[in-house]
Amino acid sequence: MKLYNSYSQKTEEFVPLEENKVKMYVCGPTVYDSAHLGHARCYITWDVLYRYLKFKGYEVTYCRNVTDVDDKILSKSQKEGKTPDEVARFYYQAFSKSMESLNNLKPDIEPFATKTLGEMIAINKQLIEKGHAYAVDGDVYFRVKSFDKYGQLSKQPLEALESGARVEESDLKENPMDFALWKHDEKFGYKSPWGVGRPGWHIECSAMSRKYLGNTIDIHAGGADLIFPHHENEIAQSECANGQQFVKYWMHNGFVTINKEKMSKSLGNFLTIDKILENYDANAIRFFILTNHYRMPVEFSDEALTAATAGVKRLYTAINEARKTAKIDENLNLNTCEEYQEFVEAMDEDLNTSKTLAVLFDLANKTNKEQNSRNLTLIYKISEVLGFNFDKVKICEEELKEKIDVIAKKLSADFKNMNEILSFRKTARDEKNWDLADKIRIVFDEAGITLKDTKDGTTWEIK
RNA sequence: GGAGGCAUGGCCAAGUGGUAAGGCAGGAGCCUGCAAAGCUCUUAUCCCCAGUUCAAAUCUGGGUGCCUCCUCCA
Repeated sequence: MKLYNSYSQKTEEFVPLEENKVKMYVCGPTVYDSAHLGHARCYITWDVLYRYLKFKGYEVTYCRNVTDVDDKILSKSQKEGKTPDEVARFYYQAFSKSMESLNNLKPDIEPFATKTLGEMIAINKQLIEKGHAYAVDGDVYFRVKSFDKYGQLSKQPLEALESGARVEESDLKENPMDFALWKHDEKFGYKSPWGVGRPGWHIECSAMSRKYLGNTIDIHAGGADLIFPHHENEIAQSECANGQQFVKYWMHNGFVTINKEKMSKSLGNFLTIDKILENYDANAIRFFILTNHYRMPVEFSDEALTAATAGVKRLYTAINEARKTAKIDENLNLNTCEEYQEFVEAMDEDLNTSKTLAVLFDLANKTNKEQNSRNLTLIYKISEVLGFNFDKVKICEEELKEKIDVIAKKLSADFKNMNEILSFRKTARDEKNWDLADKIRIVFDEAGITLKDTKDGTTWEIK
């Protein structure tokens, strides 16, 4: 399997540190606001990687942190008159719910920054001892000049960074490029050898990664906007503290754009996941994300989501229809199937999900032509590895009852259930009363249910 | 100013040397009482210019346009 490594800027053969085991760390959210489509893209992408690695038989440990100590959480808490902890907890729950709605698997470990303070302090101490960091007036800064590999991930020449110097000016720093590992904060801080304070943003990932996965890990992933300074700084901290390589494969996903611009909080041009889920289903969002290669930008539009919805529906229909006559065969040897091989080949090429969708459509076509167990199993299993959820969406009883009531009312009749209406319509059709049959179908349509007349009778489905 | 990336049919998008996957939308046909779904068929020479090569969307050079990072950001 080949993966693109941002560090080397090359697509490399993936060889885990320990045979058959993968340690992956993904930069998680700062929980101060609702997650938006950009987050959806990021976490869907890495969810697919996680699923695929597991599917390939690796024993994967997926760690995704939660940043629950941060300036934005503090300002939000002050604005809302809540404690920072309340704010963090609220948005963490909202985030988890969004992830679940998107059908993202839960990471194996989801550590909180505030629960890893001891480890952060330990790293700071090590860095100070080794001369890579210094404490001033309750702050601790990383001495960038002490790490000669600094800038290698982001390919930023040091001089360029220095002259760019949009970094915060501070009299306390030896060099404007130095970044905070610990910040003095009497009000919201935690105890430390340097006084009461809060951790810098970057140190938490170094700490959590080391604590839960070890000094060197296989994969570290996140949005491309984290390359600098976040990941660059993580490398500096971790490698200086541990004296060994921090990450073997750095992976970064591209942005979601809207009107060709990056969707982001600061630009205010974002759509929250929950908002989008009001109009489109989770499979459609995933499909939309997976049509593009994960490193490319993906432009949001209603047209794109609508197209994705149509594509998903085609796959769903094929599976759903096939399930009526065929069964999923857990014992099918996937390796002997050429479609499966195509799928693996595509995924092995740095997660070419776009190609895997073509495999799915090919299978949908085959399944529609021949609804056998083999075709059904293949399309279902591959969909599952990509994280689609094509299990029959069960409409709840009450909802269906409501719809039936609406339909009955419109038809001025007293139908109790679906069968009564359908047999009523069947009678109309048998009598070739097409006007009535069509009218009933229109009423169903208005209620959000599609009626399909097939050779074997009429079927219905929620739109 | 420095660093990185992108440009493929109406829209989205694969494809890194041998003559363009797939989806959506559109068109034609089959099926159907009509629809829906499905099936079949159907629309490109790859931003521009120059070069390398028997052969380039794919390599090189030069343009043009767009995006991202260098500040919090997935």
